[in-house]
Amino acid sequence: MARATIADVARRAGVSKGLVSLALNDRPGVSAETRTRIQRIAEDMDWRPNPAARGLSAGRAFALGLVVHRERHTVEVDPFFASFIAGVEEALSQDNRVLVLSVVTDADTEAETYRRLSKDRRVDGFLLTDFLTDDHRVALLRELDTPAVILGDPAENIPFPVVSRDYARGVESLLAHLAELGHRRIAHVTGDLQMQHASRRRDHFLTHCRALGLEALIAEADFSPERGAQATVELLDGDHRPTAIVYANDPMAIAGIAVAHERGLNLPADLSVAGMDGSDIGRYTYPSLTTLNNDPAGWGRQAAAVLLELIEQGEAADAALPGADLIIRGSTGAPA
Amino acid sequence: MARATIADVARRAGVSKGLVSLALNDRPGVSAETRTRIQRIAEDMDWRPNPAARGLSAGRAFALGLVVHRERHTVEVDPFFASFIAGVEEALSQDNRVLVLSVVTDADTEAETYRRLSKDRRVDGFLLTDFLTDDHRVALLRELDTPAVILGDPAENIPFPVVSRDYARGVESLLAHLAELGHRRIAHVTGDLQMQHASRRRDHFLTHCRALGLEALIAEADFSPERGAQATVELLDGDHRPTAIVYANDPMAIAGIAVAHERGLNLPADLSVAGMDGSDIGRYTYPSLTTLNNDPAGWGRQAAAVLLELIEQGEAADAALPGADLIIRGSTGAPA
DNA sequence: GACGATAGTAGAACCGGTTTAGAGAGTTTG
DNA sequence: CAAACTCTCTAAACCGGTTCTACTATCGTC
Repeated sequence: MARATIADVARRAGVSKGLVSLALNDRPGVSAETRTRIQRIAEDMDWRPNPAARGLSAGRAFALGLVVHRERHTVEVDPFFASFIAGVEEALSQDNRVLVLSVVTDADTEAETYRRLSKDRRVDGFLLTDFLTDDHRVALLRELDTPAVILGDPAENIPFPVVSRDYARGVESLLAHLAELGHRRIAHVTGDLQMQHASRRRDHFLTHCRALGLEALIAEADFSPERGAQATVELLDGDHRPTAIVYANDPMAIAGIAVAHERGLNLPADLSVAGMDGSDIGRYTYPSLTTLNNDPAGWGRQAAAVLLELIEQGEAADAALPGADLIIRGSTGAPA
Repeated sequence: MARATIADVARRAGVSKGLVSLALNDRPGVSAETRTRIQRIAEDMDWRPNPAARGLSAGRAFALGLVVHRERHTVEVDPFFASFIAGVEEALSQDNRVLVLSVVTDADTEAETYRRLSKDRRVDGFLLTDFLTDDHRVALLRELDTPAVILGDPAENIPFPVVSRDYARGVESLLAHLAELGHRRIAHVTGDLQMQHASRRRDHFLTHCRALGLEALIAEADFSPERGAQATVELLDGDHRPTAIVYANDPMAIAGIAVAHERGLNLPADLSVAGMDGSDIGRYTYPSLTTLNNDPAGWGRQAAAVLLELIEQGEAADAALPGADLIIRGSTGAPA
């Protein structure tokens, strides 16, 4: 049951450990004949390198790290991560690597976790989600001299590769769709504006409202359904009540729909609503939720691929995912 | 920047590596004086054991594994895992251990992942969620001779410790609540009945309906909002339309609410609805969702603690979490 | 004062890989 | 034909811990 070691393979092949290592890692210095013989024997014995041994020798962990920072009450509501991780997995498992996941609920623990995982060599690099406009993790990871890849679209010049998706076009089609339906005053409920994708989405919203000649309202929230609901109340109570609300993510949109229902509004006639996450649960709300598609698994695959390249090659180019486009469902319609 | 090794500490203390190891692991054979001196020096040098080295020597990984199996289209909608993992984290980080997470979308990959993580010694044990009534993972992990802890309440005798939560009482209070409101015919939309907690919840439902003299209907689904919606349609179209529907989880309940709204039903007057997950998003639906509290973080903390004990001590007792109790919100009321 | 017991410590082996120096055989070169 | 060079391979060191064996000093005992 115990796995065969490289010494077992060497013994069986009648050669030294070192030669087996060279043969199995496709390194020069082994005759073609011996190499295939060793490879055949290794396969036959179901040999697989022990990651701890290899890691000790190479100073690598063969693992990627993902540290998710969520406030305690916000932890559960994010539909992004499961699919994202499934995507990461696809890029990882073929290479016998592994994902180390940590969920932390405060900033100190977050920094401590990055430190620990990096210094203990538990991971070779990090996937940085929820990137902040001025993200302290950049300095931290430079100090730790640890590779990372950023998910988002940072304004500044960042010393790590970036994986991004264009939302400008998606937001534009969403607003064009609303304008075409006859909406003239549209609100946006933002995510946590410290987060770079939240402020980007707000900027896209404002830019394209202006371009389309729409009146734009902004209500600040933080991606949580609680704040989303609260922002919705404010908008519906305000003097300039919008006929449509675009939420920075789907959970807030769902909470917004609930607020509207509570007031007896008829959706979408009295109020159109849209999200920006493309989440599956949005198919099953009432009305079903117009949103942008986001393909979290695609994010995961691509981010992991870039990070692996950075770790292996020492450098990696930025990558752009296909732009998010519009998913029209039942929650948007002509205003009454 | 490079971390101090045990040899550095030994040199600085003027003793041998071995003695440092004994001193820092609180093992006998070191004089009290020398021990504190070494400990002080180690702390001073910010020494921390290298997990790869320790793992290689001890044959352990100092990591726990969690393999989540979800169909591709169901991946995202589970509010359980993020909080669960946050709970696991609490039990782990103090001990400098780590969680290795894998999300897989088919059964073959699932088995392969357990094999790989175990044989490569990437983890020391597994947390088994979504336990099936006749779960193939039990045999697999016995074959691999790998510790595991089961989340659920299996009927059979299982060679692994079990962490369970009592839902019987919660289901009973939920049904009593509905009965008191005047409901007489109540339906249950089940989860995937292969899963042990799904069949348990159905059994509790049937038992307590009988005890309370309620007419019980069962509609089979699989925890996905899609099937939850479909089951709701069937129930509402059926000859014996219930006045209340209890869903095996919250996402299905949310989808059920949407179906009811779509038909112009007034909730809760025309139909009462309840979930069983205690999810936060249920606060922000319309109407807000009556449900059972589930405390996923508590599950995580406890399961990790039991698994660590099993790994350390070679055995661990079952653990029972506090029973789930009723959270009454707006989606249940007296039938019209 | 010789003896054994015991505490405290050094040193080496080991875990399972990778890497490097160098040995031996065969081939080219001046 | 000897020197230089290639090619293939072995042996040993190394990564950073843990653990086992054996040695030395100290102590108590008769």
